[in-house]
Amino acid sequence: MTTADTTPTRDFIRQAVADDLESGRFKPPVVTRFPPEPNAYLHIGHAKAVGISYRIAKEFAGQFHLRFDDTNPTKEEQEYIDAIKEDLRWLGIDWGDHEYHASDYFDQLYGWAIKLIEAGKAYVDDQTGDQIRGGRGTLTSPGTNSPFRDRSVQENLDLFKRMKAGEFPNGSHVLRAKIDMASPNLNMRDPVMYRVLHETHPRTADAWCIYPMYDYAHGQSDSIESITHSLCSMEFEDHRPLYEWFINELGIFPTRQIEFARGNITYMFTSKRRMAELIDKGHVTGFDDPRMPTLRGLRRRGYIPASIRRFWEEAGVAKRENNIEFAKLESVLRDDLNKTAPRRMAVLDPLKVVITNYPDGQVEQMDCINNPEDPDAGTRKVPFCAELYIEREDFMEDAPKKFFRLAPGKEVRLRSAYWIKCEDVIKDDAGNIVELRCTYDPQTRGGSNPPDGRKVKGTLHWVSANHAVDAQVRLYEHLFTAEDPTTPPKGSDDWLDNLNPESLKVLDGVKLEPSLSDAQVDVTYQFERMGYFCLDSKDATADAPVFNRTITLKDAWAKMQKKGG
RNA sequence: UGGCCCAUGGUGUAAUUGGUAGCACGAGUGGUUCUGAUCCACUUAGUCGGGGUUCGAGUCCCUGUGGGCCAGCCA
Repeated sequence: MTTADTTPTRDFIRQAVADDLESGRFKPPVVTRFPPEPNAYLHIGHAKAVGISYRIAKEFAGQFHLRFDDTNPTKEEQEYIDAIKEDLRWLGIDWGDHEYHASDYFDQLYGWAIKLIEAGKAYVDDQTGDQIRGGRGTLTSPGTNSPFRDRSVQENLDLFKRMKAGEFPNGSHVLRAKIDMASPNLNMRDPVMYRVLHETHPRTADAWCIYPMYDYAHGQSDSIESITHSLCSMEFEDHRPLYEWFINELGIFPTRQIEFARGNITYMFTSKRRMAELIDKGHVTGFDDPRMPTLRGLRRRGYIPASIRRFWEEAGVAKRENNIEFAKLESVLRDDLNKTAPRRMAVLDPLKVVITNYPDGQVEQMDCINNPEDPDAGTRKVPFCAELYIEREDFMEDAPKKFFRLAPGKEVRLRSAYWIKCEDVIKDDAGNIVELRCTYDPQTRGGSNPPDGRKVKGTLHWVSANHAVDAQVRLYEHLFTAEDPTTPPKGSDDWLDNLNPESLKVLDGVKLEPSLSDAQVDVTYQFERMGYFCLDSKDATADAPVFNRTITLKDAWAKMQKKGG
């Protein structure tokens, strides 16, 4: 479909996978996985991570697994498991029947822990959290051994079994790997493997009261599933030695972990904590607010999944810190939408136009092209009569020479309809323009050029006043005015001072062409000359349609005006 | 007085693994157009500094500088 689809670039990960196949380090199939923790909604950053693993599995004719990393029941809920699956399906990710849960492996993990205890590689520590922290040392100084480090295997076995049996309260005991308290890598300073958590788990309910830590669960889960390449973000680089330590000590399938940099995007953020703050303080309506960086938010906003996928594919993968311009996302979105979005006409800020020489009471059904980029999209009928609405900004009383739209005495084309000429401007007592009187040229039906060779520069969209459907339209812009929203502006210590007060503008009394009353959720339309819009999946009703602006069209005229001052 | 990772136009990312620095976005100019959209053409601008190895270095080595990550019983 796109260049990126047919000729994937050989980034360092794909290169490594190819090398591993060639060297025989791994036999096919290549197996990858996406391991979300079910404690939050997926956001655009997750789309990068899934995309990488998913596509690599596809490109190497391998397998892709979805695995929920559900090892901490204090934070995880079934609601998120369901939401994550829904969002992934929307994104176009198909994991077949390869859905797994770290909790599926609790028995196996427990067995391996016993094995490590028996091998003298793990011990039960009775210290408090503070004591353990204190013993860990600092970045620049080594830690000290726990006083419980040299317990006998028998005693460790007994204690660990009693931990599992529920004899101890939360925080009283942990199982630790016996590695090296002086390691320069803090992850190797006797990391905690299990903690006591008397908590109901969304899947295992009350079967367990001890739960494995990420470091003890992740590598082994990968190994159990024969994941060949476990792709994760850079912050896990320091964990790789520990990941490999467990795999080596256990002598199990040696998954290779490879780290890549997360993708940052200007004007966006992905922290769950910050999302919650925005919701709590009422700056957005929820995790699915169309301004949110969540997949649900983007979906409700009208983003299409193909664009999100392609955006990340074109952005590429590397290990360095990055900050991708939001404009890149917009460019991909616009490109996809331009090719696929059905065109419609809607007048956001209506100005009444009366065509004085058009037969009274006559209605014509004009043929309008649904998508000039796609002949198969066909045409539709749009009613035309003597009373219309045009966009208020498409008329100027004192128009500069570069203004191609309507002005007193000037002629323009109404898209797919007729050419009209402005003959008169009607104002109210306050001097506001309330109506335009125009004449039309019957020889320009369908918008075609008249036989006399007259030229016209502007083409306007319009809606029949007698047939229009009223709607609310929500205009969205960046939620933040700063490229890096999380850094407070100068002189402030609150990142919320970066909020864009204009991120949402609500327009009521918008006039839609009648066909839009059949608008479908999850279809993004182009309102010609105005941008891309979609029906709001939450607030729209049959009687009161609500549309969200996904993104504007590029606007050379606005740019020119801005430059001209 | 730690460890690990990273450094290519404004942004993101390539470079046949030591052999012509390319692509995309952005920005700019012109053309086309029944969307001031799309499309087309052209222009713009880069290997962090200093050494070294080599016939040849973005690529290898040393060093400096800059940036990121790590001290949860989170993932």
